[in-house]
Amino acid sequence: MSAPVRTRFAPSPTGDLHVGGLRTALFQWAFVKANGGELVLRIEDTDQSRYVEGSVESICEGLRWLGIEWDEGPEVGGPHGPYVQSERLEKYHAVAAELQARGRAYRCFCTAERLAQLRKDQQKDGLAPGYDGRCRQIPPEEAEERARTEPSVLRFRMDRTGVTTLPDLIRGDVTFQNSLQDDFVILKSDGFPTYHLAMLVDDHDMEITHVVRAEEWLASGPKHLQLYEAMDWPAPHFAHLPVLVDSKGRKLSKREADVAALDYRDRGYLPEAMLNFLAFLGWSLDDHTTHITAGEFARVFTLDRVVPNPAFFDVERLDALNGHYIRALAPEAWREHVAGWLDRDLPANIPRPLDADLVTAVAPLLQERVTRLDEVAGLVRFLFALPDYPAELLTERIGGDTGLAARTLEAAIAAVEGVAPEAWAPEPVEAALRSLQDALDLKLRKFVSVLYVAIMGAPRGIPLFDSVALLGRDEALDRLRAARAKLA
RNA sequence: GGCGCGUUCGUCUAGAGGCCUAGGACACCGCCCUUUCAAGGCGGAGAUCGCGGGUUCGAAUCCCGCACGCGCUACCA
Repeated sequence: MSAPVRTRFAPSPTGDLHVGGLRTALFQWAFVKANGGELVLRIEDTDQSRYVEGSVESICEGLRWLGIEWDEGPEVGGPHGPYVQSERLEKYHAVAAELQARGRAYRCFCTAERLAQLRKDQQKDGLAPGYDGRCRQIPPEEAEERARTEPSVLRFRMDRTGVTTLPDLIRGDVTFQNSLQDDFVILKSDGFPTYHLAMLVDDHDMEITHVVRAEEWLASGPKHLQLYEAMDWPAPHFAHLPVLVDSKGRKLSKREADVAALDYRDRGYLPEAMLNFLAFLGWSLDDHTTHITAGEFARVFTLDRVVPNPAFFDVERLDALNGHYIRALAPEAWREHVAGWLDRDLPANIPRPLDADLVTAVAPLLQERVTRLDEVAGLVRFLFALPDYPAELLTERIGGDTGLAARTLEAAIAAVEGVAPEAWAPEPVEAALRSLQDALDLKLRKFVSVLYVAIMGAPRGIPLFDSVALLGRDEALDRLRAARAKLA
Protein backbone atom coordinates (compact mmCIF):
# COMPACT_ATOMS: atom_id res chain seq x y z
CA MET A 1 0.00 0.00 0.00
CA SER A 2 1.63 3.20 -1.12
CA ALA A 3 1.40 6.30 1.04
CA PRO A 4 -1.59 8.50 0.26
CA VAL A 5 -1.02 11.82 -1.43
CA ARG A 6 -0.83 14.54 1.18
CA THR A 7 -0.33 18.21 0.57
CA ARG A 8 -0.75 21.30 2.70
CA PHE A 9 -1.93 24.84 2.49
CA ALA A 10 0.33 26.89 4.74
CA PRO A 11 -0.71 30.52 4.97
CA SER A 12 0.70 33.11 7.34
CA PRO A 13 -1.80 34.75 9.65
CA THR A 14 -0.87 38.21 8.48
CA GLY A 15 -4.29 39.41 7.39
CA ASP A 16 -7.07 38.48 5.03
CA LEU A 17 -6.89 35.46 2.80
CA HIS A 18 -5.44 36.62 -0.51
CA VAL A 19 -7.14 35.50 -3.74
CA GLY A 20 -3.79 34.13 -4.87
CA GLY A 21 -3.65 32.04 -1.75
CA LEU A 22 -7.22 30.92 -2.34
CA ARG A 23 -6.26 29.81 -5.83
CA THR A 24 -3.30 27.85 -4.45
CA ALA A 25 -5.53 26.21 -1.85
CA LEU A 26 -8.12 25.39 -4.50
CA PHE A 27 -5.56 23.64 -6.69
CA GLN A 28 -4.17 21.76 -3.70
CA TRP A 29 -7.63 20.69 -2.67
CA ALA A 30 -8.52 19.54 -6.17
CA PHE A 31 -5.21 17.72 -6.46
CA VAL A 32 -5.77 15.89 -3.22
CA LYS A 33 -9.38 15.05 -4.03
CA ALA A 34 -8.54 13.81 -7.49
CA ASN A 35 -5.96 11.49 -5.96
CA GLY A 36 -7.88 10.32 -2.95
CA GLY A 37 -5.42 12.09 -0.68
CA GLU A 38 -5.54 14.49 2.23
CA LEU A 39 -5.20 18.21 2.64
CA VAL A 40 -3.55 19.72 5.69
CA LEU A 41 -4.05 23.32 6.74
CA ARG A 42 -1.11 24.68 8.67
CA ILE A 43 -0.64 28.14 10.09
CA GLU A 44 2.83 29.57 9.58
CA ASP A 45 3.15 32.13 12.31
CA THR A 46 6.87 32.08 12.89
CA ASP A 47 7.12 35.81 12.37
CA GLN A 48 5.49 37.14 15.47
CA SER A 49 5.78 40.73 14.38
CA ARG A 50 3.51 40.21 11.40
CA TYR A 51 0.74 38.40 13.22
CA VAL A 52 -2.71 39.88 12.74
CA GLU A 53 -5.51 39.01 15.12
CA GLY A 54 -8.38 37.16 13.50
CA SER A 55 -6.42 36.05 10.45
CA VAL A 56 -6.82 32.35 11.09
CA GLU A 57 -10.59 32.61 11.35
CA SER A 58 -10.68 34.71 8.22
CA ILE A 59 -8.54 32.22 6.32
CA CYS A 60 -10.73 29.32 7.35
CA GLU A 61 -13.83 31.25 6.39
CA GLY A 62 -12.38 32.12 3.01
CA LEU A 63 -11.55 28.52 2.24
CA ARG A 64 -14.94 27.28 3.31
CA TRP A 65 -16.60 29.93 1.20
CA LEU A 66 -15.47 27.98 -1.85
CA GLY A 67 -16.20 24.67 -0.21
CA ILE A 68 -12.57 23.83 0.44
CA GLU A 69 -12.40 21.53 3.43
CA TRP A 70 -9.17 20.36 4.99
CA ASP A 71 -8.67 16.92 6.52
CA GLU A 72 -6.33 18.12 9.24
CA GLY A 73 -5.61 21.50 10.73
CA PRO A 74 -7.09 24.28 12.81
CA GLU A 75 -10.73 23.78 13.80
CA VAL A 76 -10.72 20.14 12.73
CA GLY A 77 -7.65 18.74 14.48
CA GLY A 78 -5.83 15.64 13.34
CA PRO A 79 -3.10 13.18 14.32
CA HIS A 80 -0.19 15.44 13.38
CA GLY A 81 -1.02 18.49 15.46
CA PRO A 82 -0.61 21.07 16.61
CA TYR A 83 -1.10 22.76 13.25
CA VAL A 84 0.11 26.16 14.34
CA GLN A 85 3.85 26.59 14.13
CA SER A 86 4.24 28.76 17.21
CA GLU A 87 3.03 25.74 19.16
CA ARG A 88 5.66 23.46 17.69
CA LEU A 89 8.82 25.21 18.77
CA GLU A 90 10.39 22.21 20.56
CA LYS A 91 10.25 20.24 17.34
CA TYR A 92 12.19 22.88 15.47
CA HIS A 93 14.74 23.17 18.24
CA ALA A 94 15.26 19.43 18.25
CA VAL A 95 15.91 19.33 14.53
CA ALA A 96 18.11 22.40 14.77
CA ALA A 97 20.18 20.66 17.42
CA GLU A 98 20.42 17.59 15.23
CA LEU A 99 21.59 19.69 12.33
CA GLN A 100 24.23 21.21 14.60
CA ALA A 101 25.31 17.78 15.77
CA ARG A 102 25.66 16.76 12.16
CA GLY A 103 27.84 19.75 11.49
CA ARG A 104 25.30 21.27 9.11
CA ALA A 105 24.30 24.21 11.28
CA TYR A 106 26.32 26.70 13.24
CA ARG A 107 25.86 29.75 15.41
CA CYS A 108 26.32 33.15 13.87
CA PHE A 109 26.95 36.28 15.88
CA CYS A 110 27.13 38.76 13.05
CA THR A 111 25.17 41.92 13.68
CA ALA A 112 22.50 43.35 11.45
CA GLU A 113 24.85 46.23 10.72
CA ARG A 114 27.64 43.99 9.53
CA LEU A 115 25.21 42.03 7.37
CA ALA A 116 23.88 45.21 5.82
CA GLN A 117 27.37 46.49 5.12
CA LEU A 118 28.33 43.13 3.66
CA ARG A 119 25.37 43.23 1.27
CA LYS A 120 26.25 46.75 0.25
CA ASP A 121 29.84 45.86 -0.51
CA GLN A 122 28.83 42.79 -2.45
CA GLN A 123 26.40 44.76 -4.54
CA LYS A 124 29.04 47.40 -5.23
CA ASP A 125 31.43 44.71 -6.40
CA GLY A 126 28.76 43.10 -8.51
CA LEU A 127 28.75 39.96 -6.44
CA ALA A 128 25.78 37.84 -5.49
CA PRO A 129 24.61 39.08 -2.12
CA GLY A 130 24.67 36.51 0.63
CA TYR A 131 26.20 35.61 3.93
CA ASP A 132 29.97 35.20 3.65
CA GLY A 133 30.25 32.40 6.18
CA ARG A 134 32.42 34.29 8.64
CA CYS A 135 31.04 32.51 11.70
CA ARG A 136 31.58 29.09 10.16
CA GLN A 137 35.08 29.17 11.65
CA ILE A 138 34.08 29.57 15.27
CA PRO A 139 34.68 26.31 17.17
CA PRO A 140 31.35 24.85 18.34
CA GLU A 141 32.30 24.89 22.03
CA GLU A 142 33.29 28.53 21.86
CA ALA A 143 30.11 29.35 19.96
CA GLU A 144 27.91 27.71 22.57
CA GLU A 145 29.78 29.56 25.30
CA ARG A 146 29.26 32.91 23.58
CA ALA A 147 25.63 32.09 22.86
CA ARG A 148 24.97 32.20 26.56
CA THR A 149 25.58 35.91 26.68
CA GLU A 150 25.46 37.10 23.11
CA PRO A 151 22.47 37.14 20.76
CA SER A 152 22.92 34.71 17.92
CA VAL A 153 21.13 32.91 15.14
CA LEU A 154 21.61 29.45 13.74
CA ARG A 155 22.64 29.16 10.12
CA PHE A 156 22.49 26.18 7.81
CA ARG A 157 25.78 25.23 6.21
CA MET A 158 25.01 24.97 2.51
CA ASP A 159 27.01 22.70 0.31
CA ARG A 160 28.59 25.19 -2.08
CA THR A 161 29.86 22.66 -4.60
CA GLY A 162 28.10 21.26 -7.62
CA VAL A 163 24.48 21.87 -8.44
CA THR A 164 21.08 21.20 -6.93
CA THR A 165 18.33 20.10 -9.27
CA LEU A 166 14.73 20.48 -8.29
CA PRO A 167 12.34 18.26 -10.23
CA ASP A 168 9.27 20.44 -10.58
CA LEU A 169 6.03 18.76 -11.56
CA ILE A 170 5.00 21.75 -13.65
CA ARG A 171 8.26 23.06 -15.11
CA GLY A 172 10.50 20.01 -15.22
CA ASP A 173 14.01 20.00 -13.75
CA VAL A 174 15.27 23.35 -12.48
CA THR A 175 18.98 23.44 -11.76
CA PHE A 176 20.83 25.85 -9.48
CA GLN A 177 24.54 26.41 -9.00
CA ASN A 178 25.39 25.68 -5.37
CA SER A 179 28.27 28.15 -5.45
CA LEU A 180 25.66 30.90 -5.58
CA GLN A 181 23.91 29.73 -2.45
CA ASP A 182 24.62 31.09 1.01
CA ASP A 183 24.25 29.97 4.59
CA PHE A 184 20.76 31.06 5.51
CA VAL A 185 19.25 31.48 8.93
CA ILE A 186 17.15 28.62 10.26
CA LEU A 187 16.70 29.76 13.84
CA LYS A 188 16.22 33.43 14.62
CA SER A 189 17.60 35.17 17.68
CA ASP A 190 14.17 35.17 19.24
CA GLY A 191 14.19 31.40 19.21
CA PHE A 192 11.66 31.08 16.41
CA PRO A 193 12.53 29.12 13.30
CA THR A 194 12.51 30.71 9.89
CA TYR A 195 10.11 29.42 7.27
CA HIS A 196 12.74 27.09 5.84
CA LEU A 197 13.31 25.11 9.02
CA ALA A 198 9.70 25.09 10.11
CA MET A 199 8.58 23.89 6.71
CA LEU A 200 11.14 21.09 6.71
CA VAL A 201 10.17 19.83 10.12
CA ASP A 202 6.43 20.11 9.65
CA ASP A 203 6.26 18.70 6.17
CA HIS A 204 8.26 15.74 7.37
CA ASP A 205 6.22 15.25 10.54
CA MET A 206 2.95 15.68 8.72
CA GLU A 207 4.00 13.25 6.03
CA ILE A 208 3.52 15.70 3.20
CA THR A 209 4.15 14.01 -0.13
CA HIS A 210 3.54 16.95 -2.44
CA VAL A 211 4.49 20.54 -1.87
CA VAL A 212 2.27 22.64 -4.11
CA ARG A 213 3.01 26.32 -3.70
CA ALA A 214 3.35 29.57 -5.62
CA GLU A 215 6.23 30.20 -7.97
CA GLU A 216 7.79 32.80 -5.72
CA TRP A 217 9.11 29.87 -3.69
CA LEU A 218 10.95 28.30 -6.55
CA ALA A 219 14.22 30.10 -5.85
CA SER A 220 14.41 28.75 -2.33
CA GLY A 221 14.08 25.20 -3.61
CA PRO A 222 17.80 24.41 -3.23
CA LYS A 223 17.71 25.41 0.42
CA HIS A 224 14.86 23.03 1.08
CA LEU A 225 16.35 20.19 -0.88
CA GLN A 226 19.65 20.48 0.96
CA LEU A 227 17.84 20.60 4.26
CA TYR A 228 16.11 17.31 3.51
CA GLU A 229 19.38 15.83 2.44
CA ALA A 230 21.12 16.97 5.62
CA MET A 231 18.50 15.21 7.72
CA ASP A 232 18.50 12.14 5.48
CA TRP A 233 14.81 12.63 4.93
CA PRO A 234 13.21 11.92 1.58
CA ALA A 235 12.16 15.13 -0.12
CA PRO A 236 8.56 15.54 -1.20
CA HIS A 237 7.53 16.24 -4.77
CA PHE A 238 7.37 19.90 -5.69
CA ALA A 239 5.01 21.82 -7.96
CA HIS A 240 5.33 25.58 -8.30
CA LEU A 241 2.13 27.26 -9.43
CA PRO A 242 2.30 30.31 -11.68
CA VAL A 243 1.62 33.56 -9.89
CA LEU A 244 -1.50 35.68 -10.33
CA VAL A 245 -0.67 39.09 -11.72
CA ASP A 246 -2.35 42.47 -12.05
CA SER A 247 -2.96 44.42 -15.25
CA LYS A 248 0.65 45.56 -15.20
CA GLY A 249 1.94 42.04 -15.04
CA ARG A 250 3.07 42.35 -11.45
CA LYS A 251 2.38 39.94 -8.68
CA LEU A 252 -1.13 40.79 -7.46
CA SER A 253 -0.86 43.41 -4.75
CA LYS A 254 -3.14 45.33 -2.47
CA ARG A 255 -2.31 48.56 -4.23
CA GLU A 256 -3.38 47.53 -7.67
CA ALA A 257 -6.30 45.21 -7.06
CA ASP A 258 -8.77 43.87 -4.56
CA VAL A 259 -7.02 40.86 -3.20
CA ALA A 260 -8.98 39.91 -0.10
CA ALA A 261 -10.94 36.80 -1.02
CA LEU A 262 -13.86 37.47 1.26
CA ASP A 263 -14.31 40.96 -0.18
CA TYR A 264 -15.48 39.27 -3.36
CA ARG A 265 -18.11 37.42 -1.43
CA ASP A 266 -19.18 40.68 0.19
CA ARG A 267 -19.48 42.38 -3.17
CA GLY A 268 -21.86 39.76 -4.41
CA TYR A 269 -19.85 37.09 -6.15
CA LEU A 270 -21.13 33.56 -5.92
CA PRO A 271 -18.67 30.96 -4.66
CA GLU A 272 -19.31 28.77 -7.68
CA ALA A 273 -18.34 31.67 -9.95
CA MET A 274 -15.18 32.42 -8.02
CA LEU A 275 -14.21 28.77 -8.00
CA ASN A 276 -14.82 28.45 -11.72
CA PHE A 277 -12.84 31.61 -12.38
CA LEU A 278 -9.88 30.58 -10.23
CA ALA A 279 -9.86 27.04 -11.59
CA PHE A 280 -9.00 28.28 -15.07
CA LEU A 281 -6.29 30.64 -13.95
CA GLY A 282 -3.29 28.56 -14.90
CA TRP A 283 -5.13 25.36 -15.59
CA SER A 284 -7.42 24.05 -18.30
CA LEU A 285 -9.21 20.83 -19.00
CA ASP A 286 -9.20 20.77 -22.77
CA ASP A 287 -9.70 23.06 -25.75
CA HIS A 288 -13.29 24.01 -25.06
CA THR A 289 -14.40 23.61 -21.44
CA THR A 290 -15.03 26.97 -19.78
CA HIS A 291 -17.49 26.07 -17.05
CA ILE A 292 -16.73 23.70 -14.25
CA THR A 293 -18.23 22.81 -10.87
CA ALA A 294 -16.31 22.13 -7.70
CA GLY A 295 -17.10 18.45 -7.89
CA GLU A 296 -15.99 18.14 -11.47
CA PHE A 297 -12.83 20.13 -10.85
CA ALA A 298 -11.91 17.93 -7.91
CA ARG A 299 -12.40 14.88 -10.09
CA VAL A 300 -10.46 15.83 -13.21
CA PHE A 301 -7.69 18.06 -11.91
CA THR A 302 -4.12 17.08 -12.73
CA LEU A 303 -0.94 19.03 -12.15
CA ASP A 304 0.36 18.29 -15.61
CA ARG A 305 -2.35 20.50 -17.06
CA VAL A 306 -1.17 23.49 -15.07
CA VAL A 307 0.68 25.96 -17.26
CA PRO A 308 3.90 27.60 -16.04
CA ASN A 309 3.15 31.18 -17.08
CA PRO A 310 1.58 33.91 -14.95
CA ALA A 311 -2.14 34.61 -15.21
CA PHE A 312 -3.90 37.97 -15.13
CA PHE A 313 -6.68 38.22 -12.58
CA ASP A 314 -9.31 39.57 -14.97
CA VAL A 315 -12.38 40.68 -13.05
CA GLU A 316 -14.38 41.07 -16.27
CA ARG A 317 -14.24 37.34 -16.70
CA LEU A 318 -15.25 36.81 -13.10
CA ASP A 319 -18.24 39.07 -13.74
CA ALA A 320 -19.28 37.09 -16.78
CA LEU A 321 -19.05 33.87 -14.83
CA ASN A 322 -20.97 35.34 -11.93
CA GLY A 323 -23.81 36.39 -14.22
CA HIS A 324 -23.83 32.93 -15.67
CA TYR A 325 -24.17 31.26 -12.28
CA ILE A 326 -26.78 33.72 -11.12
CA ARG A 327 -28.94 32.88 -14.10
CA ALA A 328 -28.39 29.19 -13.45
CA LEU A 329 -29.77 29.44 -9.91
CA ALA A 330 -33.11 27.75 -9.21
CA PRO A 331 -35.91 30.31 -8.64
CA GLU A 332 -36.19 29.63 -4.93
CA ALA A 333 -32.45 29.80 -4.32
CA TRP A 334 -32.32 33.03 -6.27
CA ARG A 335 -35.17 34.48 -4.26
CA GLU A 336 -33.25 33.79 -1.06
CA HIS A 337 -30.22 35.62 -2.37
CA VAL A 338 -32.34 38.58 -3.39
CA ALA A 339 -34.03 38.66 0.01
CA GLY A 340 -30.72 38.61 1.80
CA TRP A 341 -29.07 41.30 -0.28
CA LEU A 342 -32.12 43.53 -0.19
CA ASP A 343 -32.21 43.26 3.56
CA ARG A 344 -28.53 44.13 3.70
CA ASP A 345 -28.42 46.94 1.16
CA LEU A 346 -31.76 48.74 1.16
CA PRO A 347 -31.76 52.03 3.13
CA ALA A 348 -32.30 51.62 6.85
CA ASN A 349 -35.42 53.78 6.84
CA ILE A 350 -37.27 51.14 4.87
CA PRO A 351 -39.01 49.03 7.51
CA ARG A 352 -37.95 45.44 8.07
CA PRO A 353 -38.82 42.73 7.62
CA LEU A 354 -39.29 43.45 3.95
CA ASP A 355 -42.54 42.48 2.24
CA ALA A 356 -41.91 38.83 1.40
CA ASP A 357 -44.46 38.74 -1.41
CA LEU A 358 -42.89 41.75 -3.02
CA VAL A 359 -39.45 40.14 -2.81
CA THR A 360 -40.81 36.97 -4.35
CA ALA A 361 -42.41 38.96 -7.15
CA VAL A 362 -39.32 41.00 -8.09
CA ALA A 363 -36.76 38.25 -7.83
CA PRO A 364 -37.46 36.79 -11.30
CA LEU A 365 -37.25 40.24 -12.86
CA LEU A 366 -33.75 40.63 -11.47
CA GLN A 367 -32.18 37.32 -12.25
CA GLU A 368 -31.05 37.89 -15.78
CA ARG A 369 -29.95 41.48 -15.45
CA VAL A 370 -27.64 41.28 -12.49
CA THR A 371 -23.97 40.34 -12.56
CA ARG A 372 -23.19 40.99 -8.93
CA LEU A 373 -25.56 40.55 -6.00
CA ASP A 374 -24.76 44.01 -4.69
CA GLU A 375 -26.59 45.50 -7.71
CA VAL A 376 -29.92 44.10 -6.57
CA ALA A 377 -30.89 46.80 -4.10
CA GLY A 378 -30.22 49.61 -6.55
CA LEU A 379 -32.60 48.10 -9.08
CA VAL A 380 -35.39 47.47 -6.60
CA ARG A 381 -35.16 50.47 -4.35
CA PHE A 382 -37.75 52.44 -6.27
CA LEU A 383 -40.44 50.02 -5.14
CA PHE A 384 -40.00 51.32 -1.62
CA ALA A 385 -39.39 54.98 -2.29
CA LEU A 386 -39.08 57.03 -5.46
CA PRO A 387 -35.61 58.47 -5.76
CA ASP A 388 -35.52 62.16 -6.55
CA TYR A 389 -34.63 62.92 -10.15
CA PRO A 390 -34.25 66.07 -12.23
CA ALA A 391 -37.04 66.92 -14.67
CA GLU A 392 -34.60 66.77 -17.60
CA LEU A 393 -34.19 63.06 -17.02
CA LEU A 394 -37.75 62.59 -18.29
CA THR A 395 -36.81 63.76 -21.74
CA GLU A 396 -33.21 62.60 -21.83
CA ARG A 397 -33.89 59.76 -24.21
CA ILE A 398 -36.42 61.50 -26.41
CA GLY A 399 -34.24 64.36 -27.45
CA GLY A 400 -35.57 66.81 -24.90
CA ASP A 401 -39.08 66.69 -26.37
CA THR A 402 -41.06 68.06 -23.43
CA GLY A 403 -44.29 68.06 -25.38
CA LEU A 404 -44.06 64.37 -26.09
CA ALA A 405 -43.20 63.67 -22.47
CA ALA A 406 -46.27 65.59 -21.33
CA ARG A 407 -48.55 63.81 -23.77
CA THR A 408 -47.08 60.46 -22.78
CA LEU A 409 -47.67 61.07 -19.11
CA GLU A 410 -51.16 62.37 -19.61
CA ALA A 411 -52.08 59.40 -21.75
CA ALA A 412 -50.49 57.07 -19.24
CA ILE A 413 -52.42 58.61 -16.36
CA ALA A 414 -55.66 58.18 -18.26
CA ALA A 415 -54.83 54.63 -19.23
CA VAL A 416 -53.86 53.60 -15.73
CA GLU A 417 -56.94 55.26 -14.30
CA GLY A 418 -58.85 53.10 -16.74
CA VAL A 419 -57.70 49.99 -14.92
CA ALA A 420 -60.19 49.36 -12.14
CA PRO A 421 -58.69 48.92 -8.67
CA GLU A 422 -60.19 45.47 -8.36
CA ALA A 423 -58.78 44.45 -11.74
CA TRP A 424 -55.27 45.58 -10.87
CA ALA A 425 -52.78 42.98 -12.12
CA PRO A 426 -49.79 42.86 -14.45
CA GLU A 427 -51.77 41.88 -17.56
CA PRO A 428 -54.33 44.73 -17.50
CA VAL A 429 -51.56 47.18 -16.65
CA GLU A 430 -49.55 46.02 -19.62
CA ALA A 431 -52.57 46.26 -21.91
CA ALA A 432 -53.31 49.76 -20.66
CA LEU A 433 -49.77 50.97 -21.24
CA ARG A 434 -49.53 49.31 -24.61
CA SER A 435 -52.64 51.15 -25.65
CA LEU A 436 -50.58 54.34 -25.49
CA GLN A 437 -49.11 53.32 -28.83
CA ASP A 438 -52.45 54.05 -30.47
CA ALA A 439 -53.15 57.09 -28.38
CA LEU A 440 -49.82 58.64 -29.27
CA ASP A 441 -49.47 56.98 -32.63
CA LEU A 442 -45.92 56.00 -31.78
CA LYS A 443 -44.04 52.80 -31.09
CA LEU A 444 -43.82 52.11 -27.41
CA ARG A 445 -40.04 52.14 -27.50
CA LYS A 446 -40.12 55.74 -28.69
CA PHE A 447 -41.58 57.10 -25.50
CA VAL A 448 -41.35 54.38 -22.88
CA SER A 449 -38.25 55.91 -21.29
CA VAL A 450 -40.43 58.73 -19.99
CA LEU A 451 -42.47 56.21 -18.04
CA TYR A 452 -39.37 54.46 -16.72
CA VAL A 453 -38.14 57.72 -15.27
CA ALA A 454 -41.52 58.60 -13.81
CA ILE A 455 -41.90 55.22 -12.18
CA MET A 456 -38.36 54.34 -11.10
CA GLY A 457 -36.41 57.55 -11.36
CA ALA A 458 -34.13 56.18 -14.06
CA PRO A 459 -34.56 55.61 -17.81
CA ARG A 460 -33.76 51.95 -17.36
CA GLY A 461 -34.32 49.18 -14.88
CA ILE A 462 -36.41 46.11 -14.36
CA PRO A 463 -39.45 45.63 -16.66
CA LEU A 464 -41.91 48.51 -16.53
CA PHE A 465 -45.26 46.76 -16.65
CA ASP A 466 -44.41 44.51 -13.73
CA SER A 467 -42.99 47.44 -11.84
CA VAL A 468 -46.14 49.50 -12.23
CA ALA A 469 -48.24 46.54 -11.17
CA LEU A 470 -46.03 45.91 -8.15
CA LEU A 471 -46.18 49.55 -7.13
CA GLY A 472 -49.95 49.51 -6.89
CA ARG A 473 -52.50 51.73 -8.58
CA ASP A 474 -52.36 54.70 -6.25
CA GLU A 475 -48.60 54.92 -6.02
CA ALA A 476 -48.20 54.49 -9.77
CA LEU A 477 -50.70 57.23 -10.45
CA ASP A 478 -49.02 59.51 -7.93
CA ARG A 479 -45.68 59.07 -9.63
CA LEU A 480 -47.07 59.69 -13.09
CA ARG A 481 -48.82 62.85 -11.89
CA ALA A 482 -45.72 64.03 -10.07
CA ALA A 483 -43.73 63.58 -13.24
CA ARG A 484 -46.31 65.51 -15.24
CA ALA A 485 -46.12 68.30 -12.67
CA LYS A 486 -42.32 68.44 -13.00
CA LEU A 487 -42.73 69.27 -16.65
CA ALA A 488 -44.90 72.31 -16.07
C1' G B 1 23.88 43.32 -10.50
C1' G B 2 23.29 37.78 -9.90
C1' C B 3 20.27 33.53 -10.26
C1' G B 4 15.64 31.45 -11.72
C1' C B 5 11.06 31.25 -14.30
C1' G B 6 8.15 32.91 -18.28
C1' U B 7 6.78 34.71 -23.54
C1' U B 8 0.17 31.78 -28.72
C1' C B 9 -5.87 36.94 -30.36
C1' G B 10 -6.83 42.86 -25.51
C1' U B 11 -7.46 38.71 -21.47
C1' C B 12 -7.52 33.29 -19.79
C1' U B 13 -6.11 29.43 -22.65
C1' A B 14 -6.01 24.77 -26.67
C1' G B 15 -1.72 23.15 -29.07
C1' A B 16 3.32 18.09 -27.08
C1' G B 17 6.64 18.12 -36.08
C1' G B 18 2.27 17.59 -40.73
C1' C B 19 -5.16 17.23 -38.09
C1' C B 20 -3.23 24.92 -37.62
C1' U B 21 -5.52 28.67 -43.93
C1' A B 22 -3.74 28.31 -35.05
C1' G B 23 -9.40 26.10 -31.80
C1' G B 24 -12.55 27.79 -27.43
C1' A B 25 -14.11 31.36 -23.73
C1' C B 26 -14.41 36.56 -21.80
C1' A B 27 -14.23 41.39 -23.67
C1' C B 28 -15.26 44.10 -28.42
C1' C B 29 -18.33 45.15 -33.13
C1' G B 30 -22.86 44.18 -36.09
C1' C B 31 -27.70 42.01 -36.84
C1' C B 32 -32.09 39.61 -34.77
C1' C B 33 -35.45 39.50 -30.60
C1' U B 34 -37.44 43.31 -27.52
C1' U B 35 -41.42 47.84 -22.77
C1' U B 36 -35.79 50.22 -20.95
C1' C B 37 -31.56 47.59 -19.43
C1' A B 38 -30.15 42.94 -19.66
C1' A B 39 -30.45 37.94 -21.13
C1' G B 40 -30.71 34.92 -25.52
C1' G B 41 -29.81 33.70 -30.92
C1' C B 42 -26.80 34.55 -35.27
C1' G B 43 -22.55 36.63 -37.48
C1' G B 44 -17.83 39.49 -37.47
C1' A B 45 -13.20 41.42 -36.39
C1' G B 46 -9.03 39.94 -33.57
C1' A B 47 -2.60 36.17 -32.75
C1' U B 48 2.81 36.34 -39.27
C1' C B 49 2.53 31.77 -32.14
C1' G B 50 8.49 37.80 -28.44
C1' C B 51 12.89 38.34 -32.07
C1' G B 52 17.00 36.02 -34.81
C1' G B 53 19.39 31.76 -36.27
C1' G B 54 19.48 26.63 -36.96
C1' U B 55 17.56 21.01 -37.34
C1' U B 56 13.77 18.93 -40.79
C1' C B 57 10.64 17.51 -46.94
C1' G B 58 7.77 20.22 -43.11
C1' A B 59 8.14 23.92 -36.56
C1' A B 60 3.71 27.53 -32.45
C1' U B 61 5.63 22.66 -31.41
C1' C B 62 12.99 20.37 -31.29
C1' C B 63 18.09 23.08 -30.53
C1' C B 64 21.04 27.69 -29.84
C1' G B 65 21.39 32.95 -29.12
C1' C B 66 19.06 37.58 -28.03
C1' A B 67 15.20 40.77 -26.15
C1' C B 68 11.55 41.81 -22.84
C1' G B 69 8.57 40.77 -18.43
C1' C B 70 8.20 38.80 -13.74
C1' G B 71 10.07 36.35 -9.30
C1' C B 72 13.86 35.60 -5.71
C1' U B 73 18.18 37.70 -3.79
C1' A B 74 15.80 39.27 4.96
C1' C B 75 16.90 37.01 11.83
C1' C B 76 9.13 37.81 5.94
C1' A B 77 6.52 34.05 4.57
